Amino acid sequence: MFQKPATIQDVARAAGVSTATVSRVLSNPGLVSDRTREAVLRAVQETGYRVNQAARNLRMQRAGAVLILVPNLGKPFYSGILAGISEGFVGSDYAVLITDTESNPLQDATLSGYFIDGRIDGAISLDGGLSAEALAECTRCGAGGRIVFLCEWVEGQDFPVISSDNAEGARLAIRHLHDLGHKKIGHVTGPDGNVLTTARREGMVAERERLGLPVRPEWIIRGDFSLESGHEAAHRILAMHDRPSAVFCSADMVAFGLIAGLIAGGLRVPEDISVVGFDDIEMSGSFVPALTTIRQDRHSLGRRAAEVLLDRLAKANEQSGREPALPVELVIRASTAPPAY
Amino acid sequence: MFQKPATIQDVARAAGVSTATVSRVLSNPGLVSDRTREAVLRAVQETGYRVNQAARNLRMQRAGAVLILVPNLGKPFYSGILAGISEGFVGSDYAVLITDTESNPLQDATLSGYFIDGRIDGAISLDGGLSAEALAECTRCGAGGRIVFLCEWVEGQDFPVISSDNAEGARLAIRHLHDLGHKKIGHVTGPDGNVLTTARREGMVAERERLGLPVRPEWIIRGDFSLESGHEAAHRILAMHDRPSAVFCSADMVAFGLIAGLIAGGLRVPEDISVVGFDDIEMSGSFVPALTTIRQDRHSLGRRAAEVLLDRLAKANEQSGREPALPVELVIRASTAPPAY
DNA sequence: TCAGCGTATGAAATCGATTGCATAGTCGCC
DNA sequence: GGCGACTATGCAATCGATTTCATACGCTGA
Repeated sequence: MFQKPATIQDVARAAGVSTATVSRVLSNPGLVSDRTREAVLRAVQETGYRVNQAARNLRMQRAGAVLILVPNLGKPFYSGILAGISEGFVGSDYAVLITDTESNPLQDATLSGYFIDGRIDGAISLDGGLSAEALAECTRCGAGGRIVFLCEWVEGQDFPVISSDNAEGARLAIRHLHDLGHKKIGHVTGPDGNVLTTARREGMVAERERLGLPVRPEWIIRGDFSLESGHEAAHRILAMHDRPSAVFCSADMVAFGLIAGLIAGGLRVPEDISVVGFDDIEMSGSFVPALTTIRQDRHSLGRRAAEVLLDRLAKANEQSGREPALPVELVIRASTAPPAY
Repeated sequence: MFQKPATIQDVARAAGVSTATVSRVLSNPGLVSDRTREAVLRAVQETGYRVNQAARNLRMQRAGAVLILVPNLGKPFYSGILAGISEGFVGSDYAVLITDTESNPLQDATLSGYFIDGRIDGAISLDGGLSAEALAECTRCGAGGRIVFLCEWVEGQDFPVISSDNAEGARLAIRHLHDLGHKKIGHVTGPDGNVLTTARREGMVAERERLGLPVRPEWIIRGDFSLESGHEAAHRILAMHDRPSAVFCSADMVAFGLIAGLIAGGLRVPEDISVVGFDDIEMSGSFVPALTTIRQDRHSLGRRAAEVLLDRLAKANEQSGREPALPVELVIRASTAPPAY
C-alpha cells in the first residue's frame, strides 16, 4: 500500500554498483571515481534513499542518541537550558532523549542499562541526586567518560561539570544589598543536601562575614527552590520579631512566592523589605516589582554541556573534572532598595 | 579494559542452548520448558545481559522512539506538557526525542525523513505551523497514521488532535467579566494564523455578541503569546482615549506583561482595569495580583497525547480526527474585579 | 509396535548497513 | 615488455537480535 523505504541494495541495483560502493559514496566520497559517484548520487535521488539508522548504529556499535536527565521538566528554569542543549546537538547526528527523573526515578542500574543495551552513547545530567552506585555502574561498563553534569553535580565524583559560578552569584547578591545599606540579610536556601544549596549558602555566609554583617540563625530559612517554599518563608518572616531587611533567595521562583506572601502579609517590597532572586528566568523582568536577581545564562549552559559531551564522544578523551564556571551577573531591578530605617 | 556488554550469544553459550531459545525466553516464555527457562534466566543474571536495542529494532523494523515537536522549548507553558508526555511513555519501550522547531526549523522533508530512516515510529507535534507539504510527505511514506497533534493543529488536515476546549475557555472568561459588570472588554490575541488565536478570538467574539457587549476594533490587539506582546499591549491601551475596563489575554505570559505595563503606566489592577489570562501556568497563582485565568490541564494534555499515539502505534488503526476537547476551568483570583465606574 | 500429534529446541535466514580483504585494471618506469 | 604501485570496485563477513522452518523427542491411542 505504501512504498517501503529504499535500502542500500535498491540504490546499488539502480546504479549498477555494489552496496559497498554506495556506502563509500555516502561516507567517504573521495574513494570513488567521479563517474560512479555521480551515478550513485543520481540513484539516491531517484529512490529517495536514506540511511537506515538502526542498521547503521548496529554496525557501528553506537546508539546515535544522548540522554538528558532533568529533575523536573515542569520547572520553567530548565526549559531554557534544554533549548540550549537541543541547539548544541543540531547537526551532530545524535538524537536527544529527555527523561524526567522525578516522575520517572532511576534505579541504580537504569542509567548504565541504557548504555549497555545500546540506547545511548552519552548522558547529560541536570540531576545532582544520582546515586554513587548508579554512577559506579556506568563507570564499570565503560560509560564513565560519557557522562557530563550540568548545573548540579554529585559531590566526590570526577565527572565533568558545567555550572554557573554559584558562590560568586551569592557574593554579588550580598554585596549589592550591603551597598544599599542593608545589614540584616536573610536567605532562603535550596533543599538540604543539594550542591547548589551549599554553594550558594556558603558564598552568602562568606560574604556576610567578610562584610561583618550580623548573623541570626533564624534568618536562614530552609526552602526547596519552589514557589511554595517562598510562600512559607514569607510566613516565617512575617512572624519574626526581628526581621531581616532584605532576603536573598536561592531561586527566582522562591522570590516570587516570597514577595507574594510578604505583600499579602501587609509588607511592601522593596520599601519594607528587599528581595533578590537567583536565575533570572524569563518572567523575572516582568514581575511586579521587577525582580533584582543573579542571571545564569541558561542557554549557554546548555550549549556548553552539549559541546563538552560531543567532544568526549568524538575523542574519547578521559580528562575529567570541573569546567571553568560560567560567569553570573547581577541584574538590578525594582525589588531592592535601601532599607527604610 | 572495560567489559563488553554480553550478547545473546554469550547467554546462549552460558546456558547451553541456542540463541533462538534465549530470545524466546525473553519475549515469549510460554514456549520454553521450565528447566530451560530457568537455566537461561540464570545465565542472563550471570552475564548481566541486556537486549541490544539497535539489533532488536533493526530486526523488528521499528525505531523504538517517538519525536516531540515543540515550537519553543524555552516557554514555560510547554514544560508541564512535556512532563505529561514523558510520563505517558514510561514503561512503553519507546524513547522520547524532543526537538525545538524554532531553533531548529523543519524542512519539508525532515519529518518524513525521520520516519524513513528509521529514527522514529511516531510523532507528537505541538507545532501547528507544520507545512502541508511536510505532512503530505509523511502520509506518502506511510507515517500518516502515526502523527498526533497536541494543543495546536493544522487546519484542513485529518490528524488526531488533542487540545483544550479553547472556545469554551474564551466564553468562560468573557462571561466572568460580564458577570462582574464589565461591558468594555478588550482582547490580546495570539499570532496571526495560529489556530489557537482563531479559536479563542472567535469564542470571545461570539460570547461578546451573545451578551450584547459593545465592540471596538481597537480593543482587539494583536499579540503573540509572549510577555513582550503583553507589554506592548499595555502601551496601546494606556494611549487609548476610550479604554476597555477589562482585558482577556490569550496567554498568561501576555497577562503578566500587560499587568506589569499597566501598573508601570499608573493604572491599578484590578481596580482600574481587570485582566484575565489563559493557561494557568504555575506562576499565575503567585503573581501580584494573583491572576484570574482559564486553566488548561497541561499534564493531562501531554499524557493523553502519549496514550493516543501509543494506541495508534499498537493497533495501527486508521481512524482519525479530533479527540474530544479536554475541559478547561475558570480560576478566579485577584486580577479581576467589578469596574470602577 | 507404530502412526500421529504436540512440545521443545536448534539451524539458518534475515533486517540494512559498514568495512577488511581480494581482485581487476591502469599507469609509469626501468 | 614486465613488474610494482596505485586506484576503483566487489565479495562476503559482521554487528546482535528475531523468527521461520525443520527436527527430535515423548506420549497417546489403536
